[in-house]
Amino acid sequence: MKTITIYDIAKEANVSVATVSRVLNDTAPVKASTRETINKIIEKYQFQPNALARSLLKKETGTIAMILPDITNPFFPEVFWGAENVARVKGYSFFLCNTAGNYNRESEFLSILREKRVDGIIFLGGRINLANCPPELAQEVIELSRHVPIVLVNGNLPKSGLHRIYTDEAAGAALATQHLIDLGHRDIGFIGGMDDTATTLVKIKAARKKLKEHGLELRQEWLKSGEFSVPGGRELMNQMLDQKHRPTAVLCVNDFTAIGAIKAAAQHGLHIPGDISIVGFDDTPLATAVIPELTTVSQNTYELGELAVETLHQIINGKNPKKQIVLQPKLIVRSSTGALK
Amino acid sequence: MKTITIYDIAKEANVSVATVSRVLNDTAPVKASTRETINKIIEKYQFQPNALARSLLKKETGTIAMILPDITNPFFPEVFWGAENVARVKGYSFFLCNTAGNYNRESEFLSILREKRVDGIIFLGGRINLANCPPELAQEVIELSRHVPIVLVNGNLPKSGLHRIYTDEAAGAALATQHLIDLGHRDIGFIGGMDDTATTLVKIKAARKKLKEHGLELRQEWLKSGEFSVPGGRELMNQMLDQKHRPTAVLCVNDFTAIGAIKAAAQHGLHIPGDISIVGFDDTPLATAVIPELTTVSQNTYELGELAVETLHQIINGKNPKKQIVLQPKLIVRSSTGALK
DNA sequence: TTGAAAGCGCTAACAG
DNA sequence: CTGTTAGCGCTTTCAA
Repeated sequence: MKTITIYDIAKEANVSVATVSRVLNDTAPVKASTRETINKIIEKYQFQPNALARSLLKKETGTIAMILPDITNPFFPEVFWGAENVARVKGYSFFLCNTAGNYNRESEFLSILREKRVDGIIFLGGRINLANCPPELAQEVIELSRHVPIVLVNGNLPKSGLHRIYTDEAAGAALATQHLIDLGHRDIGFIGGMDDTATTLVKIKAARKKLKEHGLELRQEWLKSGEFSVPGGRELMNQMLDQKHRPTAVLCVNDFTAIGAIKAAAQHGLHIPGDISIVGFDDTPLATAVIPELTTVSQNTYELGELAVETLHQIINGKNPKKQIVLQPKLIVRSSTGALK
Repeated sequence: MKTITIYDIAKEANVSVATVSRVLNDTAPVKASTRETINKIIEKYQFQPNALARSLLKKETGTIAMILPDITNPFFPEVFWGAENVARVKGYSFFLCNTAGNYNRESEFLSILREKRVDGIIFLGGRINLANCPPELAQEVIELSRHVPIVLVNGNLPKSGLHRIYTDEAAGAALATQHLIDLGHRDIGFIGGMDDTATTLVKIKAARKKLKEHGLELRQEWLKSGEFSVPGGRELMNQMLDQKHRPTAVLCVNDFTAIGAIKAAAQHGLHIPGDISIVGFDDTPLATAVIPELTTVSQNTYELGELAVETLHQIINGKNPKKQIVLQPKLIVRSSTGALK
């Protein structure tokens, strides 16, 4: 089936392609009658202009990409959702690139996206969340950012000068810690997260600081890092509970691990929050799906996505948006935490 | 910053663009020495060919799109994940189009995707899941499928002749029903799902049939349809439990509603599965995140995505893949169901 | 092994 | 108000 072009339309309407282009884009006055005939023919053939040709010329594709580590972690769909909603009204479509936290794959995507001439890139997780990102990996992103606008969400690349949107995770962890202290807890542990990721380290540091303010400490044997997943959380919590001395409350790196922790505690015959309090992080939809519902820290996930696109859009249009936007998290108290008995 | 092209490379290497193109694509023999100089220059400028220009010529973009109703429902990321994994090795990138179940938005996306000349489209939810899809909506998809390959996942468009990959949901519902009957339940209810969607109706019908085989019936007052969400499930379960006569077991249209149902039951002081058994559908990651873990029906979600891309890829390459692939669901027994006391 | 040249489908001066 | 024409950056005959 021959795909029809602007030339076919022009010929049938006895006009030049320029005129057809004009009615297509409403970019210059066209006599009403000719416009009408043209439109009729367009309609008749259900003609749709080839966006590739247009993009080639205009040097813009109306496409942006989101690179993220794991679309099955409910945190990310939420960000995507926020981003897509504002992108759509601005006329962008979305490439979604799922990296599985694999740096090679990130590199591949970066390269493909450049070839495909996306108008901008939103980068989450992976290398930008490393406490110490290897220079080559960082350089690759910085290099690319000279060709296509990039904004980093909840991450950073030292000295890159890239635009960033992020949650103040330290503040969030402090909030959660304070909450537990207020409930009377003095023996507080921390679970989950790989110990080379910024998101983990920042939280631990903030918790430690807050504890110190109250003359408490984060004991080494109550600090368990590992994965970000439900099984990971369960595993770590099991380790925690198999010790002679147990904490009375546990901070978790995210909701996934918190849920794992809840399950492990339940298996140990512990009642939550009667015997042990548990706090999550992110306030994903999971938080209200468990029983007991999770006390957790909300990241304004949706807004993170919105702001990322907003910022990207401004850069694309030559504006100069703020280099950094930091969102303040909120503590959401539900039923997984309670006063120390 | 001037973006550099194949011409710049050619000039600097004192060759024609054709030669550069040849080394770029390894499409014809090039003298080793010239190849080397060219590669060196490419390297030097970090040159990457413009995919738009290539696509315009070759009439293929290496891009496929997934249209789905709700990326925050964990069922869909799982499908996406499966699809993307096989797409990536075949050299495709992915547009993700989130429609929020809005038919207008579906139409918009359809139109945009055609303009952008995607190589194929995977369609989930929305209009293809309607028990009675309005002809205009169906026609639009059928029309488009003459220009770009489309495969429908877990849905259908009557008389469209489109390729389909789907789970045998009726079989799944029968499995779940049989399971409850085997546990001794005779008073079985059904919760959730809009009553104009095929996915809901098919399950209800299958449950009813299975019950009938055992001389049982699905009582009208134990059949509650509404939404697919957690709050929806909770609301419907509340209605269910506020009645004088309660069922001893409840089938849910998906995991979301099942979780809502569990929460409602817990609020009513009911123990699960001691007082009431609950079965979900889809086996999303949520199923193992709740306590008690959900007995549910697995859809092989990941495989659904893989097969969709596989099929699309074949169509794109002029092969003739099977028109329909149906996957058999599996019952996953966990802790939310138990024998009737 | 290489180059010249003709497009792919569209937009945007420029000229009328 | 409308047409001519020169590209956008690449691939691919066809000749050499």
